[in-house]
Amino acid sequence: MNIGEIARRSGVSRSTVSYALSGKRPVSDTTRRRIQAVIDELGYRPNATARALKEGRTRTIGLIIPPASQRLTDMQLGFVASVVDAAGRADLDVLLSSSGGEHDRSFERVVGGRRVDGVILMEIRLEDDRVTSLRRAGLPFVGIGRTSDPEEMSWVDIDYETLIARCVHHLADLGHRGIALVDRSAELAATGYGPSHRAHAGFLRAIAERQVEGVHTCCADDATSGVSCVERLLVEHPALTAIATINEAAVPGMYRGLEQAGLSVPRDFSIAGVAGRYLAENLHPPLTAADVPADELGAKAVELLIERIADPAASYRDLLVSPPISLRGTTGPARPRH
Amino acid sequence: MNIGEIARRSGVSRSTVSYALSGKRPVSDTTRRRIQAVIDELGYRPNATARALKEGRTRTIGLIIPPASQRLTDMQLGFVASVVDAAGRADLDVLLSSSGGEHDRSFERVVGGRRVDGVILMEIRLEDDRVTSLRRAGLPFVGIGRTSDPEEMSWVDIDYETLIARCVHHLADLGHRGIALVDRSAELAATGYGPSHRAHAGFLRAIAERQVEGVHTCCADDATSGVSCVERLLVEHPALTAIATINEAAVPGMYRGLEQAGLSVPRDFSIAGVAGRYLAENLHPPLTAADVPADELGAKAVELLIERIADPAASYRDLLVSPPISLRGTTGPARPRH
DNA sequence: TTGTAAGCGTTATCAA
DNA sequence: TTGATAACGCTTACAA
Repeated sequence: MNIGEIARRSGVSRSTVSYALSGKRPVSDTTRRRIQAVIDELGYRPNATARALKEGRTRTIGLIIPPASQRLTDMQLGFVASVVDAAGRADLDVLLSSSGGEHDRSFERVVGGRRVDGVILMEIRLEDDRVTSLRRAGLPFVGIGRTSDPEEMSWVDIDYETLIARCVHHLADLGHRGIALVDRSAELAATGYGPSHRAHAGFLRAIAERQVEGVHTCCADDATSGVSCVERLLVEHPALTAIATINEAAVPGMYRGLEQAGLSVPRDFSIAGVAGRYLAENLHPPLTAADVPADELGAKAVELLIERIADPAASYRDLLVSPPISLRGTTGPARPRH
Repeated sequence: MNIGEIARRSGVSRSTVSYALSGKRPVSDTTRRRIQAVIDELGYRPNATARALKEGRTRTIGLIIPPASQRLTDMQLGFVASVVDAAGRADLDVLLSSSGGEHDRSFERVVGGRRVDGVILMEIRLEDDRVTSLRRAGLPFVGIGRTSDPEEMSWVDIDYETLIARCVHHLADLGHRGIALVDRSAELAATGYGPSHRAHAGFLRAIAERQVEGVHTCCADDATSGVSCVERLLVEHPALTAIATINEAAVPGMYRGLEQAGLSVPRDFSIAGVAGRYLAENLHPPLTAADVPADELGAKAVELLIERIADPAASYRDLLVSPPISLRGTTGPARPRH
């Protein structure tokens, strides 16, 4: 079932069928109707592959996620959902690909084979091989996150540096004098993960400004690690009364760790962080946090990518969000622990 | 940058380059090396679209998820992750598409345009229009879930009927005489969602066998609804002391609702259900549940799809899992309320 | 061992 | 208003 078959059955040429479909050339009403009747009868739909070859574009974008084996965080899931959604609204399909470790074949296939018109990259490192690949391939891309030379790409990002500093200030305002930063995993931080580095920078700046005791620690992206992380912090730092965090996946574990230590939130211990709104609202208790608008960021990433695809020579654009901290009740006045 | 350019620069014909790459015809060592040198120098990779057009297959599978706007449940996320993973291992890419409501354009594009070699369908209804579309299009597909005529398709599924019956028996064994089934959302159940219907059937059967009081209720897929659902149940059914559920997303809310009612789990109230293992283990307290092996099911779905693509005339295959219930401590001996 | 050429299903240019 | 035809980049049957 192809355009030739439709042409034959309607007694016209293939080009006429094509034009009847695209409307790029006038077609008489009678022939158009005849053609449409045949199309409806046979349920013909143009072959996307052939069209892509001819037009030189696939109408597909690639979305590069972290290795799928490790669970996506709530925020990452929010990005995926909003990208798929926004792409769909623009009649673009989304090719999902993971990268990292043994998944690099997939990335290579998608990028090298030009299966997509452009790419959205998640979980970018300060120095990121994938960015290098994409530049070399001349494929338009947009980062959810940015490298250390952010002027040379389009991106959307969260201003972790500012947000974590704000969390510290908020906690210091409440009288806290011992504050921990619970970071993402040590592997991420070690491989130059931007949010880790920038959050750390903001943390150092703020604790210096407020002259509070600050301790920085990494924690894997899951609840269990959150528990042990808190256990360790409580033992090693008796003066600690608050946590600022960018590790949303570990927060439920932190709650549990504190509870097991007999500490009540926010009476005995405060937590503030950066998290997807959905998660922050649905945690128990709801988390005082800068609510990352994953929807907006994902949609913006698609918008920027469409722009770059349309005009690869256009100047780069970006969006850095620093949403306000929503007070939800996990932060309160400091109270010394014994 | 195409195969012709490589051929020109290596002083051979295009077919020789193609054969050097595919190995489907012997190529002398010297020419092969010359070609490879040019390829390496220019970083050439064959265009996937052209290859797809020529070969008549895209090396891509479609994964149809529920509308992305509504949050994926933990189990659904597990399916997506394992499908992407398994497809990657088979050198297949995954085109993500949502269906339902305004997303049907996307489904139509993917299926009608033959952008994929086959499709994996999630959240199937007993009567499902998408299945009809796929059959009409003659596109291989596999369901994660099955319709009311499961003999006519390949699928993997969870035996909710058996599993919920087992939950009821387990609870009845513990002395519970008032047991509620907390189902997925009313919309899903109303539109003929298989798991809802089959779980309900298993529930009715088991409560009849054990002569306990059973109450069935639907609940939206989120924690907040879980809270209000439990509140309502407790008020309306004073004899209720246990819940069996297939609604994993609502479980955290159920915990909270019980806590707010002053009931402790499992001392005062028991919960057992069907849930993804990851979630069951990470809930607090960990949920006694039949652990759905999302990894295995996703991988199997990909395997069955590859099989159908290779031989569309082969007989259908399926996999129905009924994993054992893992006791984790949310079920205990019945104790009358008040 | 290598080259020539047809063809996959479209779109778009050039003619009529 | 419509048709014939080249072209997109690749694979492969057929020749040499």
